[in-house]
Amino acid sequence: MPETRRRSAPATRAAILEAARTRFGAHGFDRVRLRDVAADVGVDPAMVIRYFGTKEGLFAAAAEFELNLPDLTGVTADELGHVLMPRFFGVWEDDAGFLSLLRAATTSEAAAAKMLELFTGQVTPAVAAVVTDHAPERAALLGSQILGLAVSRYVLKVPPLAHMSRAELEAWVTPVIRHYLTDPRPVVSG
Amino acid sequence: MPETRRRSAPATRAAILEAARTRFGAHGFDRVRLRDVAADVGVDPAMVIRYFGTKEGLFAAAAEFELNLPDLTGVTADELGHVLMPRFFGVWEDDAGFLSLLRAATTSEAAAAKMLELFTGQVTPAVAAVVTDHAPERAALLGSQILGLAVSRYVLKVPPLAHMSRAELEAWVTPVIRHYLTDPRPVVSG
DNA sequence: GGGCGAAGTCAACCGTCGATGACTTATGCT
DNA sequence: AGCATAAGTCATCGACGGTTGACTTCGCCC
Repeated sequence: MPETRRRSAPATRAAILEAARTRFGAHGFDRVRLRDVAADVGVDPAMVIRYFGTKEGLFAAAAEFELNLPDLTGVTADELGHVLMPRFFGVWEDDAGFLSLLRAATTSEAAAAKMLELFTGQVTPAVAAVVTDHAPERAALLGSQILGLAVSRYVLKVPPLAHMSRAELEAWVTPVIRHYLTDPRPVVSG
Repeated sequence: MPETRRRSAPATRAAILEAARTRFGAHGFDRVRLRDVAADVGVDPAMVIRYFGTKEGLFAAAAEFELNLPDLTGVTADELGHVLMPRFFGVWEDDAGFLSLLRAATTSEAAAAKMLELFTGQVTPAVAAVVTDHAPERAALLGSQILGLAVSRYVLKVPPLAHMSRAELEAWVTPVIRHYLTDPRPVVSG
């Protein structure tokens, strides 16, 4: 009698999801094999299909998450960086789902659309709380800097950024956040 | 007698490369089939292998290119944005090779390494011409903003950024470039 | 104008991988 | 105990796609 203790369905489902998040986060959608995810959990590949239907279904479940941006109401211009940056680090370092989505978004229309939803559904509303005009533009510009940092630090691992302390990165980026969120819209000639 | 005019080898090779750049730029490495590239050129898939050996070989050839950053020597802090941003637009809008590389870099170690080379081999040296200290950090931070803009505008197509005029984008980003390149390194507590 | 080498085609192989469906085993209930 | 059901396995299918090698056709040069 081999020691094959049998789990509950929700437990297995959760374990598969967890393994999928990690794999997708590390290698993107196309490079991940269902067989690998199943092996991580110690389960037959058929189980993955059983619980998530298709590989796309698994990915969709793995890429589901919340940014949980802090409420910016009443935050002063100078505090913005210190309020936002810790959340930035948390999102990218603790939740592999976000990395998965970023990796997939460069290749898949569906993932790109999901990423867009984050902008319009979560970033823009959060930004709107401290901003008086052009919230979508400001949110998009801020988002572009954040996304660029994530790509550079967590995907490409550009040495100076990958090794930089959180505090130093925050210090460099804070003025940029303030600029995008609080400076008046620049005058464009022409 | 069918109209099957036969090209020279270099011409065919070049046509394949061109088609590959476009496909890779649009869909990334994994989603592109050699058969599609060959079909674009009106040629048998075997030709692609004949000229480039493997799919990786084709990609490597397609992702080869130069940033051709302008010489920043003597450029004043306020002019930096106006000197750099046109080059930014040129690189991303005219050369599909760069988009290919970006798309692939989120998924492939080899492509990521190639992207890193661009930072150390081309961005950092260019930046070093106008900077007095911490050139690698400054180059990486600047690069992160540029990369983020490219991802947002050309890959995700975040609406406000995708539609924004070059002039307006330049106006928004110029202060950020100046900050990263010319502001003193911020003081980090702790 | 005949033959040689380059340009190009064709068919097929072979590994990979997502998906399927029938089968087996454990668990919980009465 | 015994059975119904959920949990899990197993073998396999079928499509896809990179790669190969043998074959065919064009263009050129003597």
